[in-house]
Amino acid sequence: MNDLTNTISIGELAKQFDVTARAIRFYEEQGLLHPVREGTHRIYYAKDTVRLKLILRGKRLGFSLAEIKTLFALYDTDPNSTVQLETMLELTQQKREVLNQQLHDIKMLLAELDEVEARCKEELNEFTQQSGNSSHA
Amino acid sequence: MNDLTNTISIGELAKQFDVTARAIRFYEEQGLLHPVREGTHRIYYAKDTVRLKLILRGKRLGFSLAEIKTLFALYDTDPNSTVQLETMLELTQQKREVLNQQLHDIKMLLAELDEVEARCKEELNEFTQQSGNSSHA
DNA sequence: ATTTGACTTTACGTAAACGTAAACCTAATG
DNA sequence: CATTAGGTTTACGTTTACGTAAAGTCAAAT
Repeated sequence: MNDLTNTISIGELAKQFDVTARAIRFYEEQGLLHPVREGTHRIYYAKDTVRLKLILRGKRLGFSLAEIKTLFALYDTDPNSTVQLETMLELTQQKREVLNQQLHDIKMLLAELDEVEARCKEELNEFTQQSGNSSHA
Repeated sequence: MNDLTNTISIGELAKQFDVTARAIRFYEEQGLLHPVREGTHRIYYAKDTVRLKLILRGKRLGFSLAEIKTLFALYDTDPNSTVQLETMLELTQQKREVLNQQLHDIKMLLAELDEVEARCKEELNEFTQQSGNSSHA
């Protein structure tokens, strides 16, 4: 309707990120999104879509919505006191450790997948060499 | 008691990996572990601890226990039919994509943490340069 | 003999992250 | 004007991954 603005509705946002509108409302309920109201309807700006992108990224990494919220607090904090700043640095350090652990885990899993794949391909080679038998249960 | 064997009890296993015995029993209930029984008690061999390590690693990566179970199926499948092997290869490929997505996510997050940290340190420098004011809210 | 400690099963409780249904409003469209 | 498409709130349901009693078994130590 108001096509001159760069705002979108909840349905459009949902479609853009392949999540349900329910999920988006839930994120708002948990304090992760703060859309403006146009009458009764929610309208979303570019900054909101950035937020949603960050939420989904966090989720893919196994963070809870609560954790994601504290990560947002990191971003949003108006850095006025040195105490806050130092707290922030501690938090970033903690997150860094978690992420590095995940990096390690991923590398291990990828290595294991390599092994499985290699095993599979060997077996398949034996099959195709010995018999022209193609695959049917 | 039987200290000549390399088996351990559920309590020892729990302590080793810093999880509860309840969790371990639950993993068994879900078909992820298959300890031998000595009378009524569960006893765990080295292969079981390897399994548990894999379970926890999977969990850290945000996989559900059900997904971990199918990953185990990958390992355990007796590779007799080419169909099974090809299915396995497809699954490893899927997992690979997920893991690569996570790798990307982690790198993005780490980069964002870098920014936050840099911002913090700048602010802290301003404080310490301009005033001897140490930190109190 | 009894207490202690570690184990067992059964079963109900819980937090997180939504799904789903009900019942409503409201703007655009045939 | 009635319908359809999208939005709203409220509220209860669901799945996952365990937590937390309750009540019993069994071996070892006091």
